[in-house]
Amino acid sequence: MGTADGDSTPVGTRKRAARPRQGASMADVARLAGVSSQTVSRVSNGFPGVTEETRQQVMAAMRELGYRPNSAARALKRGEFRTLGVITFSLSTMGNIRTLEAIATSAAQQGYAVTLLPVAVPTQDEVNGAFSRLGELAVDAVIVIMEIHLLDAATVSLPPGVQVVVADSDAGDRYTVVDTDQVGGARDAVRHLLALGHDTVWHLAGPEDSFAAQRRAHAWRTTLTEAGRNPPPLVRGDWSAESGYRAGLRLADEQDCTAVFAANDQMALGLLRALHERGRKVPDDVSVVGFDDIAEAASFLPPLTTIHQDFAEVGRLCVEGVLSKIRRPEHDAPTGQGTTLVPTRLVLRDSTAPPPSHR
Amino acid sequence: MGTADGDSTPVGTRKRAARPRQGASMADVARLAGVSSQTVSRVSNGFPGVTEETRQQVMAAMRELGYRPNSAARALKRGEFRTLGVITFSLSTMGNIRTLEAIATSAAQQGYAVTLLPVAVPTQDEVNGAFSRLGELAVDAVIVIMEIHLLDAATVSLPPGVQVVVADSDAGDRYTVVDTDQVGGARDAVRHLLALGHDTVWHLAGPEDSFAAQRRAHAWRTTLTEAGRNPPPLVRGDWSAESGYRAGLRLADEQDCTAVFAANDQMALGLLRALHERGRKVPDDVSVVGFDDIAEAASFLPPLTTIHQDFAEVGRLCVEGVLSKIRRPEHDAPTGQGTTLVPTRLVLRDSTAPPPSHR
DNA sequence: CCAGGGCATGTTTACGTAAACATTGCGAGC
DNA sequence: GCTCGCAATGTTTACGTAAACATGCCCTGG
Repeated sequence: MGTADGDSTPVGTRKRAARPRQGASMADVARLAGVSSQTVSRVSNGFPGVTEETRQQVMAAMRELGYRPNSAARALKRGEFRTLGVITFSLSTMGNIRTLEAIATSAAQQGYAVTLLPVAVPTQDEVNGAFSRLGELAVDAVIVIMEIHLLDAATVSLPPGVQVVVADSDAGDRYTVVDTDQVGGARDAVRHLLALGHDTVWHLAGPEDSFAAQRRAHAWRTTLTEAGRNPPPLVRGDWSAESGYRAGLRLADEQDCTAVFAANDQMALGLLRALHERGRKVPDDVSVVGFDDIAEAASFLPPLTTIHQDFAEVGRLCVEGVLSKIRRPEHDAPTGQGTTLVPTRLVLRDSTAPPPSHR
Repeated sequence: MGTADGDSTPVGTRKRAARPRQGASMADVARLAGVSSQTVSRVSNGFPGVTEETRQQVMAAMRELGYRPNSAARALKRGEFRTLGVITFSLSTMGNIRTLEAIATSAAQQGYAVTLLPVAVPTQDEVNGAFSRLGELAVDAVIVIMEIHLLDAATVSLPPGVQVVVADSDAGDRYTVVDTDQVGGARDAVRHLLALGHDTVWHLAGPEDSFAAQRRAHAWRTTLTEAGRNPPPLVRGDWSAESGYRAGLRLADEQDCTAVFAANDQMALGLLRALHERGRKVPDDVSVVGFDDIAEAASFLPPLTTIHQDFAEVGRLCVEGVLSKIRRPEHDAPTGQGTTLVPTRLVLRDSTAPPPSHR
């Protein structure tokens, strides 16, 4: 070296022209402030051992250059991204959205960002794709909001060393799971209707391939049987209000149907419409209980009695769970397991009443 | 050096024990496959100039070690994160959610991940906080889904060099904005009701501090005036079904009110309930038009005529806009501006009919 | 009055990757 | 038969940060 003329400054500027990269680096700030880059680092991270005067100088230099730390370099050095990945299906269901929101909020409080991995179509291929993309993603851990059966075959491609918590699913034997207490909620709904004097309770279930729907339906059946009642035939919907409407048209013709437990509020909404159209009054002729307690449920016609889910708590626990996994290096050996249940709450409104025979 | 005994292998393992870092690095793969790390890099990125045989060996080594590329190092080297940041308020409104979903999907198609920056409370402080956190975030560009007035004072802390697209707002003079054609939608709603024969149209508006609400209200007033009608007093809600209900109780007492344009579907839902309770039939006595076309709107009592918003398109355009900004280095000089409007569509259902006087 | 102990700051190095440049080896053309 | 050229692979280096270690200085205590 030394043959060419330039030797001190041009190095930093030569190639920089080709790529007008976003910002100033620590070295730039250090140069302007007349300190070493390490001092800039200390200021940037709020470490002690820096004079107030020096700190001010560095801060001024940062402002002048519009310095923002390069998080790639930071992550590379620290070995963590401070980011959580969330894999979810299209955000079509209110529950997923509310859970996601709670996750994002909790994560932010812990200084973590949340990266979304949407899976457009819930096919096995898509899920696998998401998981392999995840492999290259800058995340420290993953929260999956997804029915477990779609997760199964994807397990293989789950990179080792990536901690996972699953929400809204079962399979607590293989993953750490956080979920609403589906069984308790369904039981409360059915018992409430029985306590009002109804002989039995019909069930408008969610789609067959949903474990949440399965568990609600199962708890409905069990609760009835335990109470010595005969479970009527199960009516199947697909979570949508439209499917609730179609089911409702059928239920309206069942003259001995005085109480319906709908597996979610949307289907309950459609059900209410169908019953109204067929002239069956709610709650005078038929009582209806929903599940979820979406914001609009209080404004249905009539306001819907429903099972409140605490999505915020589910989200919070997901974050807590996944972070504790990260922080304990090898505390829980394989993947960690166990299910944490979040309790539900029966919200009484105007869609339930004693059956006609009791008045 | 050379004084201590170990010199070749222990280097890689010594400190590693303290931090059981997640995975194997390129060097590890290279060692196992008996090639250089550069060759591993070539395989990893699908570059040419590698024998099929070598490629297979490397792939095998990758699988064996469970290698996943370190995206921090990759981002550091490449100078980009392939990630978009999305700043949004609590995901309470359906519109934001659907937009976010579309953004995530579009971004994924372009090979970009999406990082969520939730702002819990829409105060100026919180927004500023989000923007400064954003400064340290691993994102190449930002999409803001937010009312613009909250963005104003935050501008200062927006790091230079970070491209921004704003959805669901105005201020196309300062930012690149993608938004639903609020004016066109509101006009269509009002004109539809006038065409049915109503003398005038009442408006159940959204909160005062929402520009979307403002524009819908303004367009409502303008359309009425242009048609030579007298705009009735404006009724104010807050987007919630509950506020729609309260407003509806008041509107039900206005005997000359035969047509209402609600600024969103949730408020329309509450309105329907209030009108029903007061014995005013929809659409026979009062016609109602909503805005948004949420999934449940078709299941309201009666099914709601409403203005459909194409949130998917809004999201798609946001991603497209922000990516084109990134890719054109300094094509659009300052911040870029201009508003892209996404058209709406009137969806006819059963909540509108000619006024009683016409039958 | 000088040694020793902090404290403020500087220097070196490594994180994992990929661009740029360097080096092999082998086949074709003269 | 020898060289030129290209294809396959290896080596060096830099990206921006922060831990670990090194330095210099001032102040205190014997």
